[in-house]
Amino acid sequence: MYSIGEISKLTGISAYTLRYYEKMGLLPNPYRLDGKQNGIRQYNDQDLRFIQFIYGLKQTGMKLKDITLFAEDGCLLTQNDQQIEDIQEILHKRIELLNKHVNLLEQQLEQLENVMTLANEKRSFYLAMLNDRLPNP
Amino acid sequence: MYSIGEISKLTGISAYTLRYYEKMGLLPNPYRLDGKQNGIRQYNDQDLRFIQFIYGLKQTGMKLKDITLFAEDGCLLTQNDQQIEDIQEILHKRIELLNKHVNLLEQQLEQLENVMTLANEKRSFYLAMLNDRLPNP
DNA sequence: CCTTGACTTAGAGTTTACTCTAACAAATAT
DNA sequence: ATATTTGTTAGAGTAAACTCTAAGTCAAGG
Repeated sequence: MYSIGEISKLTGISAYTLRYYEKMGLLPNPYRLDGKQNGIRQYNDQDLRFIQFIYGLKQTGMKLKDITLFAEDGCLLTQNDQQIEDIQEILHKRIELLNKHVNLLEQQLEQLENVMTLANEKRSFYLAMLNDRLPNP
Repeated sequence: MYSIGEISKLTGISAYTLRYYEKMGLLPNPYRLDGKQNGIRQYNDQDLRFIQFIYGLKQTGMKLKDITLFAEDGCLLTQNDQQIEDIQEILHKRIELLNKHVNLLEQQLEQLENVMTLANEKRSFYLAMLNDRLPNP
């Protein structure tokens, strides 16, 4: 079990931001110490992995507002047909959003490689300039 | 030769932003029509490529302030030893910044692949949930 | 002729995502 | 015992990067 401070250290997200994410609906309400309403937040390893997943989406350009779609737990035991449909809709939306994001990631990968090539070319160019000037013939 | 509007369409950067980048020192002052001080900006293919290079750096997370290091043209014909040293220093800084940025890009690549894996796993998980519920046994 | 797009400076407004403070309570660590 | 960490709400402040408006000029195209 981790406190908010430990999660902060483990993820590199400040405690402010973790509470902010929670308030914004990116992260589900964590369990509290002794089950008290305002008890200290207790995170387990699953929570940690989830936070890291969410943070990865954020770091790769997903908007906070979109990320909220993943926060509510869709794993409730269903009672009636309406609830089943609601959950199916949420799952559909999540899958679609992930598809869209993966497409984006693929574009980013391409661009990243492109920029890397250009950056390396530029560097070679600057290095050549440096070498042309250094020997001072 | 391209006008600012054409460059805007070709790069996807608004004319506002192009002028803003120029003012901020990310982009060198372009040639003007008829050499007039306030003439219309004229960009050639080399300018276009440079703008795309700069934009690539920006898109991959380099700060605008850092990018300014590339704007001043280091290719002036030198007059004295002091100028040679200045240019060498600029070239050194550019190379260092590019090295640093390429390292960042490598990290980003890794993270991107990591997030892509996680996103695909999550998607499979959601798909499985969807399939478990659909047949309704 | 008149719309469209270009130019200027200066500055205001917007968006996103934090980031922190106040002001106070309660629990934990050294 | 005292310092640190955690908790709350509400709201203010910050930073980066745009984004646009004002208010006026200039030049080319249909």
